[in-house]
Amino acid sequence: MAVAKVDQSVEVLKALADPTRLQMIGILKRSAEPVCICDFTAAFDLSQPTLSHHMAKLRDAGLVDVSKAGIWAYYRLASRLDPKTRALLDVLL
Amino acid sequence: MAVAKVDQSVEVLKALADPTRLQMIGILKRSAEPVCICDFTAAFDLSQPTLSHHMAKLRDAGLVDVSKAGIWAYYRLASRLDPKTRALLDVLL
DNA sequence: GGGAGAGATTGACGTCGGTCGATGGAAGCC
DNA sequence: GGCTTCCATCGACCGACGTCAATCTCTCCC
Repeated sequence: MAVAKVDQSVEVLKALADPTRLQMIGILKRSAEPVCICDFTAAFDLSQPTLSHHMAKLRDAGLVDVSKAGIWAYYRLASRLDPKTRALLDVLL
Repeated sequence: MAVAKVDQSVEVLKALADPTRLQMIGILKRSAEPVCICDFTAAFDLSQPTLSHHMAKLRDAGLVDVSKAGIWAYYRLASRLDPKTRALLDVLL
């Protein structure tokens, strides 16, 4: 396998290899509606900066899309997911 | 999803979220024959203790089996893999 | 027994990652 | 303008991780 492929997979795997982030992705995958950060602060016993940090990691890995509406930031599973990544999420969640 | 399920998935994901380990698993998955550590030291530009350390991580995650024959330690993909984990590897590699 | 080779373990070092408090912006409301 | 709310960013702390050199264990062979 090419090194570039490995690095790309590793980036996604690292993004998912955290309990908080894996559950976040699970919530987003099951939710038909976009979810705002405030919903996560209610669901997890973590500070708002920490959750924002985790969401940024998921965003950097290309796993989630964000849309801002007024005060709120709505997150949802990325619409243009690599087929491999989508298959990965289907297996995991 | 139950927390235990999440933790179990995270353990496997963390084991795979490293370029060296992901390539190691790839080699083992493609190889019909068991592979000894000495083969990996030839394939990777890393020290023997480092590769042994990575293999231990894969072993702790239940991804590989080891059988010792004389001086050599032969590794192969675990025979009793959780279906979910096997599906994960099929997607990744 | 003694030497040699394969692999695991230990100890150390530098870096990365998760967490928090504090701060900084942007949008809405009075 | 001034205040409040939601979210992102910054700075710092601390534990976890990847790596190596050195050492240890075990096996084989002379």
